Amino acid sequence: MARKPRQRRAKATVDAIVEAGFITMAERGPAATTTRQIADIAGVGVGSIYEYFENKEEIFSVMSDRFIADTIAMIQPLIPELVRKPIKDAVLELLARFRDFLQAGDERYLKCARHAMTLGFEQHVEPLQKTLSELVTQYLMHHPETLQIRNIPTMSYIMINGGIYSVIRHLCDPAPPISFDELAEGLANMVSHYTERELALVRE
Amino acid sequence: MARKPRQRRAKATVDAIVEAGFITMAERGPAATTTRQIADIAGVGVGSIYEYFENKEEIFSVMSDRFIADTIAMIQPLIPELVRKPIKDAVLELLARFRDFLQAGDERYLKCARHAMTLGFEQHVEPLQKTLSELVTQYLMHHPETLQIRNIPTMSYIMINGGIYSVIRHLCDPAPPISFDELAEGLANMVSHYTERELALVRE
Amino acid sequence: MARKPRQRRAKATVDAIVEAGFITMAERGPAATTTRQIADIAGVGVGSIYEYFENKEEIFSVMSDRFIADTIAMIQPLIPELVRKPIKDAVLELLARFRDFLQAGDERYLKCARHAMTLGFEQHVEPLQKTLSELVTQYLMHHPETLQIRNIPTMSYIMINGGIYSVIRHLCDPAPPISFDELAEGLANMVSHYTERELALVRE
Amino acid sequence: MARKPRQRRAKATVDAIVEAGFITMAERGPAATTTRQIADIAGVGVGSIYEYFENKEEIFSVMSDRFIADTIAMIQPLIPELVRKPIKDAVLELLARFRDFLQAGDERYLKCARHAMTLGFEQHVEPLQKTLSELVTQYLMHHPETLQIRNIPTMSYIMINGGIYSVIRHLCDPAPPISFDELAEGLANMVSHYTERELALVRE
DNA sequence: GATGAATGAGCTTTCATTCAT
DNA sequence: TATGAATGAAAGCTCATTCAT
Repeated sequence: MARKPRQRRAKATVDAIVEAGFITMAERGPAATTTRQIADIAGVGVGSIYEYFENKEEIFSVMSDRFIADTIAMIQPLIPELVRKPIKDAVLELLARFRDFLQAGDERYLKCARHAMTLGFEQHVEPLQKTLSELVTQYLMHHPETLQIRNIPTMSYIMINGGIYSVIRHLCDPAPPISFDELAEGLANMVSHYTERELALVRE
Repeated sequence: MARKPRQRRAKATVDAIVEAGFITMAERGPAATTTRQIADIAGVGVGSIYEYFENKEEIFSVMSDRFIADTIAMIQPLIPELVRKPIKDAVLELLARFRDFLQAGDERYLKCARHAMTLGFEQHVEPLQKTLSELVTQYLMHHPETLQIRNIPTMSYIMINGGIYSVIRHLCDPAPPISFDELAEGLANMVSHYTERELALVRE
Repeated sequence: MARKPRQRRAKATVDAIVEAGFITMAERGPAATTTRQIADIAGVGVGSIYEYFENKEEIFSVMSDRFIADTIAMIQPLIPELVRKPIKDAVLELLARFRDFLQAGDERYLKCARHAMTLGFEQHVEPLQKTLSELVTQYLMHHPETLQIRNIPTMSYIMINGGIYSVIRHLCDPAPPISFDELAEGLANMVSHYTERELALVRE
Repeated sequence: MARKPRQRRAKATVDAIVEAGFITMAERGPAATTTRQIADIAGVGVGSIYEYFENKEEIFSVMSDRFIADTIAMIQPLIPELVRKPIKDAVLELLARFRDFLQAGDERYLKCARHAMTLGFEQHVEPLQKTLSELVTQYLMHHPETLQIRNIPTMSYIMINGGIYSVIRHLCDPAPPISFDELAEGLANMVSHYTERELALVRE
């Protein structure tokens, strides 16, 4: 039944619904994110949701897509700048942007990220992985000496997943044992120390 | 109306319910973990659940407690052995044990861990944090030179959270881009490289 | 989530639910007056109840309000006529009307009145008290000599409460020891005798 | 299954259960009067209830019987004294005793009386009616002139039912518009005025 | 006889989804 | 196309009653 919106008005309605999905999720949590709530906040009738979405699930699916797309849109333009920085600065910059991104709009995306795994979010994450791979690749190409580092895919995997989760975990923690700056500094050091040590080992 | 079990039979019922909670959670996910499902799998009537648990929430709470307790029971006896190993070996050993632990019993704990954040699991994690802190502390005391590393709390935070999540993420991924051994090796290298580099810096 | 009915159809549904509440209460008593029963008799889905009522309690509340409102609507127009009659005739007339009112529609209101106390019905009775007070007041003003009676508030209280209950008790009794006419005559005599005696005492 | 208790110990258990029924009903209301509550307060196991009572219903039935029996036991010994008093004093005395009776023991009986109709209490009330009839009869025989009053059964019916209900209603009302003494005085006056007026009429 | 663990029918309530308007 | 009233399956939970111990 769900039809792809072809008209401008329809597109606006879809946007309003997805937007409302984010707002409800952020403000009241996933339990209160009912179709009624979404429709109310979107300012449309419940029935209209089903004009554009097969079911509630699909709204979350589109939200996940949008989350990923927005994350990519946030990172993509930073790449040229990041790849020119020293590794530690690049990581610090990226983490700061990521934090701002998660906290923007009433922590909308942070709240969503918490429930990401439950919401089957992983199925949407691939494009982001690709963008981050591109970032790593470009970085390596701008810093040819780093190409000697062994196991780059593995280390990327660890950095990306460990880093993302540590940040989310930290931002969600009402009483974190360390500050965000310490966390960021730590992660940046981790990366740069590892890189330096690795290069030193290779050089020997 | 929840009362403490006084008879042997009662204790068995409580265990069956918690056990059924894990099974249901692992097999069908948290959405399908209804009181009815739990009762059916436990082989008891729905009413029996409420003889021993105030409400459904409390089942999850007890499950979380048990998960944490089991994790601690797994780690605690390893400590004497781990603290005597070189850092890299210690990390590798710990990760291997952690993987086995998560995958035991039809991946019960792995499946639960995926939904940990959704289930408000964080409120139960403190004892585990303490155990891991103890592990770190004892390790440091057995390797006095490592005490010179700066920002140990921060690095512990990163290692523990980033490490745990990377492993869970990896084990959940049906088609991971790297093998578990590569992941473990990478994490171990990350820790040991960081340590070495840090000590080198301090020595300078 | 209870919302005010905006469409004509909605108003009909609300009415059907309240109507079904009365029917169920009258036919099966308060214990069997479940949301399911009400929905079935109203010919609507259970869910519809909660479109218009916050909870089951509120149905009883609205039923009480309607009962009181209907009683008032029955009494109010009688007042001009009643106040012009001799006291005994006035009481007889009122009692006859009250009986007819209670027995109308399959004794709906009589059956409900039986359970009035259990249902916390007292909280809704004030408007009726006011109407009856008005009746008494107007009666007194049309018969100035009666103003000399002492303790009018007390006697009103006794007459109203004792009278209402005696009638309900009588109508509920499958084998009453006296006829309704005897009861009515007795109550009317009670009032008129008391009045006469009181006036006689005052005159002395 | 329910067997009549033959032994002293069994009789004590039955008593404890009925007693607990009154306590629970008075303290927590009929909704909280579950078999569990009753058993807990009685200090017996839930199972024991079913040794002596067919079902929950029967407990209420026995409670009603006991309520009536106690009421009779309260009234019966007063009869010789009451029948010797002037009518007004007799009524005042009876009402005072009735109030004390209802309010004794944490208002146990008053609370029960409120729910009497719901609990099908009427089926147990006959012995009390008989006692009250006896009181009336004896009173009439001690005051032969009153035998000339017409419609004595009707007036008894009104006095008894109207009186009982007015008192219960008044004692239940958290903010009654008149004091209990005013109510009692009013009822007593009602009776005596009526009697006097009736006798005057007959004499004419 | 006494117990209380176990039961499960049945309660109130929610909410994704449908469909007449 | 847009609406929101209506739906009913299914949730969490209660409690009178049973029965093995």
